[in-house]
Amino acid sequence: MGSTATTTVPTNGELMEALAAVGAAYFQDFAAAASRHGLSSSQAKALGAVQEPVPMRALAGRLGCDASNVTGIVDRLESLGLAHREAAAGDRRVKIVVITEQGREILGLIRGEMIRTHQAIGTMTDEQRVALHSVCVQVLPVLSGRTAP
Amino acid sequence: MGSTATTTVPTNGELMEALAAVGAAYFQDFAAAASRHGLSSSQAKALGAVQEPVPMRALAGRLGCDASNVTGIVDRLESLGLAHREAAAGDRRVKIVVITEQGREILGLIRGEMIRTHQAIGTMTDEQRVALHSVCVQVLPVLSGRTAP
DNA sequence: TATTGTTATACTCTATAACTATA
DNA sequence: TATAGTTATAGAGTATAACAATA
Repeated sequence: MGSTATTTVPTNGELMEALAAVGAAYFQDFAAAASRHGLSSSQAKALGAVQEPVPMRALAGRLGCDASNVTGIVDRLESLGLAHREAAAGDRRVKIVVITEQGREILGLIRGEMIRTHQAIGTMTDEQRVALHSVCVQVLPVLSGRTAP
Repeated sequence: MGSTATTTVPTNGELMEALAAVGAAYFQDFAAAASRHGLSSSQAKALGAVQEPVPMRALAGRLGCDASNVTGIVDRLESLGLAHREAAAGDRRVKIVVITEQGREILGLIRGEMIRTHQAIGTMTDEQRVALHSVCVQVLPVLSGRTAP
């Protein structure tokens, strides 16, 4: 057979199941890499969310959790020397979370050590990479609730 | 030809970032749908993992957590009437978790109410669905550490 | 009055270690 | 001895409500 028509279009359910399995496996790889550096997945996620300085409140938004949680998470990041709080210029109520050099270093290590993810990407052809990336980019605004008006 | 060379192949980093964003958004959609039915994401994940009867120990494996946690999670599922424990035939040490009719119903509702995910899938062409599904299937064994020997 | 960050509280999830009852 | 499930414990994440400082 040539290239046509031997494939069937997956149902929504099949696609969701496949996405869920891949998402879960990706997350486990991430959590395992973070754990090797003594970080919980929430802490590592927060670290990745402060690559540029971010106010506490905005960080809560990025992490999709209540603002009260961020206090504790940043406390622990701060006690590990991976981030610190700075006063904001204009508004004295606001505190801005800034990643430290060490934090940036650890973040890079964690990402580099997601070995299963790297292996998985390694099995893809260039064509598959292009297709996957473009689907992700296309789908993300809808999936995250930022549908363009 | 028409289809060549105008696209650039994404780097591993770009692909990982895109995957992470999609995975996180998918998970939030899942957690939000579960929450609407009074379930935590762990509880909902467990519910999805017992569509067929599963021993406690095996459930821990599926959820990727320690066996001691499963006791509490199944306790709560059981108190909500969504699953129950049964004795195993051959081995009196083993308890098997079985989903109830109500549990199956709630699980179906949760999956149906992942509206952002359904919308996101709705934006895909048939070609994209086929490509995405096949990449997921291809990548999953590597990503989840079950590389064929 | 409204907002930012924090604290207090309560519940869930998590791993480790110790326990029980089976095998 | 080894395994399945539970319990005890402690730490972390989570949301809600109340609070201080600032806007």
